[in-house]
Amino acid sequence: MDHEILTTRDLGEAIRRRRRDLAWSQAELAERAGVGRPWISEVEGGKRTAEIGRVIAVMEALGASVWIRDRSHAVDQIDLDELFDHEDSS
Amino acid sequence: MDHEILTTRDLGEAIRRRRRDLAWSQAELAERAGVGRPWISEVEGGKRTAEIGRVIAVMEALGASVWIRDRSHAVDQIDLDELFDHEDSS
DNA sequence: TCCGATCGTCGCCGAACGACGACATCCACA
DNA sequence: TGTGGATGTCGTCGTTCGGCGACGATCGGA
Repeated sequence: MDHEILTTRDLGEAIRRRRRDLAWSQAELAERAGVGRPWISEVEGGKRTAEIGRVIAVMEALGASVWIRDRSHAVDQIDLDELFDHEDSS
Repeated sequence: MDHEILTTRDLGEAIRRRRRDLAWSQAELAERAGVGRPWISEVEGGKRTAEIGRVIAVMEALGASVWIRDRSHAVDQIDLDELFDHEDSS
């Protein structure tokens, strides 16, 4: 399944979900990813200052991966003027 | 387009590619994302200790988003014992 | 050829990271 | 009801982040 990450809270939830799917404890994930157990707890809670390298290591340990996707895939194939004309909400 | 991120170097390349597509300087991206300009330079170079919150802010500024995707969807349908028996490296 | 923008990198600094060990709480299960 | 695992959180400690200002190298256009 795919999960979009817009906040670190989303990231934490995705990690926790995946970890629970694998029926791993935080301690088990921490050991496999080479990080501290309390750190896993904080990241699952949405810690914003967690280092990206460790986060990627955790995803690797979980058998998941990170993807970067452009928002607005076909932006150059559609009529931008029309888009902006009809734009009406945040 | 989608880009898989397996290392921080992949992440840096994705950010740089996206930034250049938008024809932005590092300084412009830094200001939009609320981070320091040298920091952008380091992240594009693959800095592993960059804070995840700032990275997400940069993706947001670039109009891209981060996705988490399971690798091996059918992990519970294969023989885990065989997997571990043949485990031998790193 | 020269000037300006861009970029990689440095030193300084206050602030905060993350490992570790520990503690209290919560929950499933005997 | 009690016991052990799992989890959230704390304090300490050594390390390092990231902002800021600045410098030199590189590249493109006047």
